[in-house]
Amino acid sequence: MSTAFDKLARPIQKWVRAQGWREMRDIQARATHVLMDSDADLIVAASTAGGKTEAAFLPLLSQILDDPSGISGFDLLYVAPLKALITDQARRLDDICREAELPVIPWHGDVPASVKTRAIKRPRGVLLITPESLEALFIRRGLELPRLFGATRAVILDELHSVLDSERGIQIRSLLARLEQSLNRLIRRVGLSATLGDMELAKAYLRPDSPGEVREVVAAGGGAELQLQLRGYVTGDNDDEGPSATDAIALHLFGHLRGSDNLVFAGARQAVEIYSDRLRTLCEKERLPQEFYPHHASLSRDHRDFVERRLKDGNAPTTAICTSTLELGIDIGDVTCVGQIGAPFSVASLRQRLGRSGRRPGKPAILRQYVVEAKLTPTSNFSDRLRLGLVRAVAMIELLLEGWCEPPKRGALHLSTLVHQILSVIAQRGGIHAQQLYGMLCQKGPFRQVDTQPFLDVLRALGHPETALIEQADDGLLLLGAMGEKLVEHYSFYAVFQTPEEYRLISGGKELGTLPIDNLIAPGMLLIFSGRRWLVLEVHDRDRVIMVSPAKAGVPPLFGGDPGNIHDRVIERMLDILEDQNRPIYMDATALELLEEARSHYAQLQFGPGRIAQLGENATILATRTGSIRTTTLALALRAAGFTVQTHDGFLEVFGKDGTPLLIDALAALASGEAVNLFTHSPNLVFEKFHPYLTEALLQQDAFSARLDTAALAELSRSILG
DNA sequence: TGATGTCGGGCGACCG
Repeated sequence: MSTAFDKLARPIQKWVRAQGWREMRDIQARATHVLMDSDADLIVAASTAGGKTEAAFLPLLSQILDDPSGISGFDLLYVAPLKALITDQARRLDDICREAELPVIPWHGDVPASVKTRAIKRPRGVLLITPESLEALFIRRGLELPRLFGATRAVILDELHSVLDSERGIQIRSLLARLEQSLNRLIRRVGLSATLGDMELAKAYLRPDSPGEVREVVAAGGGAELQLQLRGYVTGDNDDEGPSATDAIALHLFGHLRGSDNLVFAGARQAVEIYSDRLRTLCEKERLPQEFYPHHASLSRDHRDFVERRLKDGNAPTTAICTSTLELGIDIGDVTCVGQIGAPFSVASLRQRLGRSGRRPGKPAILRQYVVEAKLTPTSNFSDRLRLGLVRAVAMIELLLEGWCEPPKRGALHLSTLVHQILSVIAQRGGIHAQQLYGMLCQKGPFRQVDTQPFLDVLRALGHPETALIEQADDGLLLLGAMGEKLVEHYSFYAVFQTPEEYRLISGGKELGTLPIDNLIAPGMLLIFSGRRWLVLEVHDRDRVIMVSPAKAGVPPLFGGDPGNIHDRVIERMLDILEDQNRPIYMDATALELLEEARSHYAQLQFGPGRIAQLGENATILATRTGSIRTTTLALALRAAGFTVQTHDGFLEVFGKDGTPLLIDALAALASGEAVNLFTHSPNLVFEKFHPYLTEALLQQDAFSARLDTAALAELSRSILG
């Protein structure tokens, strides 16, 4: 059998030799065999910097060189969710493609129009594009798609794991399905991904019609040794001497991370600001050069570029205190250690974060997990007593060590994104019949969960005279309505996700970043932002601008954010941890003490064979043993029955009122499958960009499909009753 | 209500 290297085209072999590689990496060799010997779709899963890009491109480019199509159009299409990733990859591919004399065209909002015009005139080579820019191509050049993509051999989807479950993932899949339909043929799909929670689901996402035929190349696991510590801290110790929990963590970070490159994930932007401020102050006090910098999405591009460059250069030691901004595949080089403050929200993201460290041979990956718990008082809530943050951190670490991570959820209707794609198709083609549209998006596209009836309901909602997004001509053709035209015309249409309104923060003519408008800001106020302290000078509401100047003190602003979902498996593990007696060796003394406290309080609750515990006179605790979706569903059902309910990780705290039935009776009714209206208290159902155009009934269906699980309600109630 | 975050963009007018 010939080796993978032998299979590559001459110019590509030449490039490989020029790299001085002794041999191709295992995943590259395996991907080469699959891609050169078959026309199967493929998923390549490996950690960041695992050589995935080359694994896909070396063989795909070889095929193009060995067998030029002679047809017009881009030879390869690469779709990535970040502009920075496209810029990075364009640079790497440029090098390979120079040898092959194929153009590489990065295409996103910051790419000059001249580059785009040239590429459109004579489309060939590799097109690297964001989903939004691809959407714009469909809308603005819908009729030219065959000319632009007639020659396209394959589409490479980078960071597949990050879009599997999301609005943007559905958008990408819809665009690809539409492209294939307009070309009247399939285009091979190659997904590049970090470790996946469920390969079979990922295959179904990549190629819904034949997931069984999608091949996979997965990097051998293991690799770096993992060094792990979980440190516990108690806050609210005002009477005691010594630093607060925040200061203590900042001190520990300062002492252990100084002098090397590190990432510290603080969970929320406000926390990033607080820790950056503390660490900056520590550097100043010790008269040491600054090496701790904040990094999150509200900070200016300039500042973020500066931090990323410092990390990548490796010249001066740099620690970024960050949110998930530094989680995805932008290349920032290897870091010594990854810090995580507070329990993460998913094992998948914890794994992705950890993958940033220990990439050099012989170097361990280091995770420093910090958890802050409240100081207990006689009136402390049971959730504080159960130390749910700490227990969640332990559960996540154990699941990480076992190699598990969350699979994507399936079955969501994605009605907001459906609205977007309906408008996009109509704009692309000028008009379309309802039946054809349904076939395109729901039968052949990604909206397969949407039946004819809800689809017609969506069309009706969009065609309602007050909405006027679409209208129907006499011959039945669907056209854009007045509002629809306006919406699609503006560049804000291309993204499928919602963006909040923000102020721009300016100091001395330089933009520091943005603040959500729901912060109440007035002149004279003090702010912490970008890790520094500011005095608010002027607020211009109309232009959404805040002018500031440096100050000596400040408070961190509020940033928004929607809570995400914790997976069932994580909650199950949390309960197991509360019920067993293991003392993980990676926990420090305080963390172990907190864990013992949690266990003894859990034992005191005396859950019986069922999972009900009485707390005081009228509060009842239910252990749901399920994640956010099912726990929230049960909470809504009990609220509908008149109870006051607070939700926690895997627990509900239920209070009866005059006139409410016995909780046991209410649970028994649910267990018997009795119907319940979860929306009696009309909770907010508008979460996504195009939700405001839908009816209440459609919004409820969308919520049922993605955020709630009514089917599990009866079984969950039964198991709680025991 | 107990709680995060991230991501994207076309065109034409104007100026040198």
